[in-house]
Amino acid sequence: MKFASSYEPQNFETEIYAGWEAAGKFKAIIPGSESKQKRFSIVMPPPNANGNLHIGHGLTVALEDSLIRYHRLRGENSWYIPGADHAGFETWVVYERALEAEGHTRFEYDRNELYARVWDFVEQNRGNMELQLRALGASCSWEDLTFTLDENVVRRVYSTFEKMWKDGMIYRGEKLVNFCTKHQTAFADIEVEHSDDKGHLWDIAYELTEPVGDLKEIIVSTTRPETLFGDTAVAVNPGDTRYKDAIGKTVKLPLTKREIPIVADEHADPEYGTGAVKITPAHDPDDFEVGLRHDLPRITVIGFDGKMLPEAGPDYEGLSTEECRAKVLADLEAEGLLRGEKELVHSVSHCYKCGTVIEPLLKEQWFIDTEKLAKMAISHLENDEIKFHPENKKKVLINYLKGLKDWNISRQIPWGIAIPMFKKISEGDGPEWVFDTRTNLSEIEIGGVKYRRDEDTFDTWFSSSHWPIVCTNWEEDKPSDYYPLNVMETGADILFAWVARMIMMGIYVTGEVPFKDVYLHGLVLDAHGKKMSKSKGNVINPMDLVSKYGSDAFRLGILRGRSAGMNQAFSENSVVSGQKLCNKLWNISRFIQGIVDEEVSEKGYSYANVDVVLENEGSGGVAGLNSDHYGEGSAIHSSESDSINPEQYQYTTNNMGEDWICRELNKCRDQVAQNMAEYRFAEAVEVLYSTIWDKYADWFVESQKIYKNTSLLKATLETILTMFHPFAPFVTEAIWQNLSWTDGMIIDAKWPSRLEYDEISAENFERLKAVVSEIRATNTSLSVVARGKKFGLLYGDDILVDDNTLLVKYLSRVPAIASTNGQPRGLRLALAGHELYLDVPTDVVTKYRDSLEEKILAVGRELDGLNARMMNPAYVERAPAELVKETRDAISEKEDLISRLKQQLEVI
RNA sequence: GGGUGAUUAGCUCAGUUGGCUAGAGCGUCUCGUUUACACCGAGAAGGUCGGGGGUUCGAGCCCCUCAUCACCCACCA
Repeated sequence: MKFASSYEPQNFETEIYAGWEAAGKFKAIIPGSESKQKRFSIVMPPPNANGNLHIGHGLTVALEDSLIRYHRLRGENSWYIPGADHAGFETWVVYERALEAEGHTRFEYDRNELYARVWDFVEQNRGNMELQLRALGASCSWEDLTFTLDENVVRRVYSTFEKMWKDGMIYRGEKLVNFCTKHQTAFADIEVEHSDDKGHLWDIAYELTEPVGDLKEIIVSTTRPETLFGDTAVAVNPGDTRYKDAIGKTVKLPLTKREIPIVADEHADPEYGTGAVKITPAHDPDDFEVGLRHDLPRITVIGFDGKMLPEAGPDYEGLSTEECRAKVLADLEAEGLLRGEKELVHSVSHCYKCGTVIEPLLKEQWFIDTEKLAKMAISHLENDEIKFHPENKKKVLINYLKGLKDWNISRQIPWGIAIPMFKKISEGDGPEWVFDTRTNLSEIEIGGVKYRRDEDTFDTWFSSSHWPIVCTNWEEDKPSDYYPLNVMETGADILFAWVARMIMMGIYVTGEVPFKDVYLHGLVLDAHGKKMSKSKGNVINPMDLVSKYGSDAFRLGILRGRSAGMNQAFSENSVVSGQKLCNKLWNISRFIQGIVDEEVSEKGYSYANVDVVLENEGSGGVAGLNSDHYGEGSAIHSSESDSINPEQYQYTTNNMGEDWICRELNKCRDQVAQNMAEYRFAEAVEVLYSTIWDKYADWFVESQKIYKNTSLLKATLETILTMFHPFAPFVTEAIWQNLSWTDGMIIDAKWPSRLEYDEISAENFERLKAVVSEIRATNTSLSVVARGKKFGLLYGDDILVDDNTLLVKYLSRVPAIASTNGQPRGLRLALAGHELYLDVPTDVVTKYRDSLEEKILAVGRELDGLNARMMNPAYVERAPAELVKETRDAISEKEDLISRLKQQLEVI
């Protein structure tokens, strides 16, 4: 036997994975003639090519790989497409830091050079992430790995961009963008982090050019006095009587004496402060809107470097915003125009990477008009073309799409896909901007007119919104058989950023939604339910857990207790529990292999259980016979093929326990299948856990120590290994390859068939279990009064026990078992429908009196509850008849039990 | 301000269309060398299912309400 005697995943996981990969087990068969129903496709949300996997990736792989392996077992053409993300901004930040560490800056190189340098940088680091995916067991088709900067991705992105350009959905606009002055790039609204910061609110007096009645000045409040140089109006609410007559007049802007108008706009809230607000269209998103409504000029006073521009005046030019603010306040104070200061807490935008306060700045950018895209997406969503898990996310998404703003797709980062737009730089006839894919050139010439490429790159979400399209190799003239994907599995946190955009883009490009199901997982929180973050130091590295407990244990652990869309704490205990289950399965398998080996080496020898077989005769109507020959009444079965598994197991069931385990494995199989269909991963694992441990190991394998049935042991073990394989791929494969009678690899096994069994016999075993449990429990509680002693079992008129004495004796661990021969004695067990006694001396029974009384009381309480229910006429009348009958039966059973227990008390 | 979710055992969580005594893992306690497994076996303790109200024969589940926590979106001059 080559089976290692202990379960040590570290010894085989790498080798097992290499075996799968070498044998080409992850490749999908491109169907061609196959129908779409028989395929299953899923893409991996591409991890950062430059980084390491974090715990969220661990969860992603556990979920996706379980799915793909399950569907592979179901006989579907399964394609799990891996990816790697150039992660534009993320990687850029890391690279720029490395550059700075070497004493260089980005400004020393031109864009093309920088791009090439980052490419090399990423190449160097790229292997880590892929090794880690392998360690997690991801059975993805490596040869189909898509990198977000691959030629086909760029080609597809350009083609979509061109289509949008022609459709008039792309425009160049000067808008306020969220600009990080440290990273020198703009962000999308969703990429900006908001936090409540302490700040100040200053009241500043703006003098009216001409007094209006008693009104000589208007006081405005601001948190950003340094922007006043960019003010182009003061707004008041049209309904505000205080300023009614001032509307249309002008005020003198402090420190500059420039005159700006007073406009009426709903934006001004009469309840807030003085009801008047300064308008700075170039530096505030709301003011920008006000500016549009009143056709106000936009004066930019802060530069992209965060320093004041000449527009702020010679005294302030070149100051940082903070310095400028201090000087403005001091100067206003000196002029007596500063009228108040108070502290307040307000929400401030920050760069999610460096925390720098985001400066809203005017910038010419490429925008996508999202109106049409959002509308189409909403209609497909409302048409229920995509099923969401959890369901409520669909509503959340539609809500988001309804309020979607235009999408700024320009980024000022060299690391990314160049925007294929060129601006006219020479005289001649030609449009101001032309679309051209020759982005390797910075200048091109068309019809004698020179154009220069826009230096910006695309927002990564623009390219990754094409993910399902590019990964499945979808083309206009040749749509992919794997598109739309069966499932999109990703984090709920990128529902808006990614999922929404994939849906819009998928529909826009292909006319079809990009996936049929969306499964969104929540965040993996630390053990105390807190978000993991480097600054808190509570980050858990999945690779540490894999090396400590094994990959299977990690996968089982992270799936346990997790449901769609929920942020949930990570508990290492669950990983421990997964490891224990793998260990259990390992040992079950070793034990069964031992029995098989024994049979082979001692051929002809029939396990000395001939006498057992005789004793077992007639139990549950199934005669027990060993495998050499079948007598009448022995049930010969083959597993029933329900079209998945063409091969059938040949086995017989010779006793109740065997029928019972077949029934339980069928149940397990159906429940796992249903849970997988509903994406209830944790419950699928739960069912397998209790089936393998509580049923298979604790009852079936134990009972096989008395009656051995190698054909059934083999069939059931294979069934279990196969069902468990999607969740614990390594250990099931290792066992499979260690077993002497199995061929090939479990990765391409077939989902198990139903096992045939005898229902009455299976039900009898359930009763036997109850008997054995009661014997064990009573003996244990007796040991309190009788110091660790165990008592024998006596059975009276009890067919079930009479027919299975050896099994009952072994399972219940009683030292002896015998018939009462019509002479009851000892302690009667509290089991309705059975006449069983523990052979306990009278003095011990007497000492046990208290426990007995307690038991009577407990049963009495249950009986009271049941009786109360029956006393309610409405219950009898309205509850289903079946339920009422059950209650009635339970009552008579409990009454019977109580009377017997009371009899016993009287005897004492 | 708008939205979403959560609140069940000491901890982390299940509990599907309302229906027998509300479950699991880990932890705790008692006992235990039995043909695999001490990463084990047997048994046990531990819950007024966040509070209140309602619907129903029957509510952890449905409805209303309050409380607490978390997250998302918008806004905050």
